[in-house]
Amino acid sequence: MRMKHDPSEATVTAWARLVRAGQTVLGRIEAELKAADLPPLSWYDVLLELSRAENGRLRPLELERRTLLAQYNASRLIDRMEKAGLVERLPHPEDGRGQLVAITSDGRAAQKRIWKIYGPAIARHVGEKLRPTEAVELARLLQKLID
Amino acid sequence: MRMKHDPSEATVTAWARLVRAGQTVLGRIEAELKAADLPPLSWYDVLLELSRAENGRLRPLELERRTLLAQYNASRLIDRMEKAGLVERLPHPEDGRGQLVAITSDGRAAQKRIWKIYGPAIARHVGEKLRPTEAVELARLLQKLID
DNA sequence: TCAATATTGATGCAGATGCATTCATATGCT
DNA sequence: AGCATATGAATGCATCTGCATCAATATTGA
Repeated sequence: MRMKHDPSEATVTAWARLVRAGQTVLGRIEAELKAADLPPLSWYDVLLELSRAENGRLRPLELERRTLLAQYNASRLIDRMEKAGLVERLPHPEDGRGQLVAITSDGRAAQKRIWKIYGPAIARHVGEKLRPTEAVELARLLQKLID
Repeated sequence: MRMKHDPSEATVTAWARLVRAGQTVLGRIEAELKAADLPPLSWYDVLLELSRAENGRLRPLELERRTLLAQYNASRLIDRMEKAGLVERLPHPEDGRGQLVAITSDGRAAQKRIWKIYGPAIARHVGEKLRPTEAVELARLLQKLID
């Protein structure tokens, strides 16, 4: 029998499918990127956040907050992206401890190149599976989980 | 302007939230397990699948299929769980290449111990955020993505 | 002012993951 | 039967992640 703090059947099913759908769709999309010799999605997330930011630059801490990356993962991802020439580190003008990460023009080009694959992949693996109203409803329900 | 193969706004939002909600809720739940000194969720997935299987045993390949683990990850996860005494490897009676992974009684005990934290965590982080009909609807929409 | 504390970001080390390959056995073909 | 190919599972190596800690600079408060 179910203990009183246990989740309902429907809750467990929703949770299981959330994990499974996330993994599955992410796997399908990442596979397309890899097949096109493009970097993983986390690179795109960083490029997107930077490109949307004022002057194409953000403090690492802010980038971490927006991408949900852990501090040390962000630090190392920035290392790799810097080595690849997609971003650069600048000293922070007002806070000597900090820095600014800036997207380079190579970075912007990479972002566009990735989107050419990524966008259609989202359309195919998410958009085509749902009616427009269903996509809106799904987004709404998922948002409730985050709040 | 949007290219004709690009996803709609609603699709992109749904996709972004799917990834974010998955990560966020998973992070919250894993944090509770860790705080209770319990192993990661992948261990629970394996224990659950084994416990549900005929005789509490499955071939690695079948386990991989059910848990979405990659072959080499499964092989190593089974290593660790075997070392911890939660599962054991048995030679496969009919296929000399293969084996059977069996849950031990310690494994079943661990499964119950994990559920005591995991179940309520699901209830709190998923169940309480949604009305019952919403949970059902969410599960339905996520299923469409997997198909 | 200056010592104590807090914050930003990097890093050494251990553990996990991904990839390609390997080893062993099974299956198919002639 | 005997060889070629396919399949199940493990493993060496490189990369990535997580944790704890460190160094540098900022902020606070006496």
